[in-house]
Amino acid sequence: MTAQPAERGQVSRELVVDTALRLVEENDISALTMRRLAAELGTAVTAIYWHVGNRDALLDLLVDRLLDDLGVPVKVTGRSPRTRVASIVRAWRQRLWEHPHLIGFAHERGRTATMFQPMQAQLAEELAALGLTGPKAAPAIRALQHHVSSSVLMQRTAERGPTSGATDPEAWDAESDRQLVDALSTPVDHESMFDITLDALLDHLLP
Amino acid sequence: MTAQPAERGQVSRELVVDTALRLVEENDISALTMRRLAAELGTAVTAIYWHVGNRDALLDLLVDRLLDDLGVPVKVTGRSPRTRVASIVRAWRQRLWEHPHLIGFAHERGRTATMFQPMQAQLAEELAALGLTGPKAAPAIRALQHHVSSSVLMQRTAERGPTSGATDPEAWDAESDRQLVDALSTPVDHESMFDITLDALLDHLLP
DNA sequence: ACCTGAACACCGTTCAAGT
DNA sequence: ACCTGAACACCGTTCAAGT
Repeated sequence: MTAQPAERGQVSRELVVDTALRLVEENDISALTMRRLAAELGTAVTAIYWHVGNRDALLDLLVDRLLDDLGVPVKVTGRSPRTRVASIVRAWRQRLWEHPHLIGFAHERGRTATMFQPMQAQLAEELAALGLTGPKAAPAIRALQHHVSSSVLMQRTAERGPTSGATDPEAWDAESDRQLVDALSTPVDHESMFDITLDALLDHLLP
Repeated sequence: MTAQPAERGQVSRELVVDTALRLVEENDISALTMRRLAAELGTAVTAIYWHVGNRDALLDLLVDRLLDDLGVPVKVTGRSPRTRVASIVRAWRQRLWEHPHLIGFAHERGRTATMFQPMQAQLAEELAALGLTGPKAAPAIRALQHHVSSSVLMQRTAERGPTSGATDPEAWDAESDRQLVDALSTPVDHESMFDITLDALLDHLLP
């Protein structure tokens, strides 16, 4: 936030993390090189090493920072427990989608559990209202969490690539169901894909 | 297959791809550097550039090779259409899991559709047996494909990290459901996670 | 047609040296 | 306590030059 392009002299661990975060969010994780970071800070590369250790340690600090910002519970809407559960799941997907680097990041650094703990707690509360408690609630919570994180991860991986995931009609032989092939040639809508599976899960998991 | 540690003189595009594939499968995508590859081939780095263009083009060739090996339909088991559909989905998950690099690879290179076309065709056949054809079959096929690829991608990302994704009991406050927290502290079983959502999807999508 | 060596512009990291 | 410069061992890529 307080980071200017170059402000000689006043380096600190905080400022290093600030600037690193800015580099990652403005570009990509690949933009976070020790040398670019140093340039941004207006210091020698080696100054960064003094403050944070090395690149790996810096990534850990980055995840910590991101998790701090994300630890807040999400607003729950709806009257019936089912719509409330759905709103929690959708809101978390939304939130993670706004920080698209975080999810792969957290996974690789073993911080997934930390990241999802607030969501788990919110889901636990709503499931309890449905009479789903103790060991019986765990698979439901995990399946929903798995759905959120896998779908964000997928969509993110998909969008880094060039095309939409639509099938190529040429690859199908002549006897195939033409209308189906046409439908599959349409670009994938990740949003509705998410909703289909969410509905299926809610039907299957809620009493 | 025919690649020895160093065989001077006989470089070819085929051999480059063979060796690159071996490097990736034995180690990691990060092991595939032009210089290591050259060392493995016993040539100068620049010889590779003559044969394949550059690293990016080499990755495309690698995906092509992997997709060739994977284009074969999978064996379908079971009598009822539902168990047959389930067997197709499980077999594809299994197959992709055996080539854990492929899925992220294919996504980034925009080859997801090519990769999944054989699975889509197999699913289309079984769904037709259930009376699900044309545009109505497309969302079902896509949801199942999404489930396969996102779950492989997730499990892969998770396993590159250190921990199991289990929650930390410390993060929960005292009033929380103790039995639930205990259950969530247990390591995640990706296999059964996959099955839960698969069941939910089949219930929801099949007539 | 096929391959080499030198060069360029990048990486992360260490370490002795400065203030 | 904090920062620098030089150095090392890596990257991908280009290009003129060799056979």
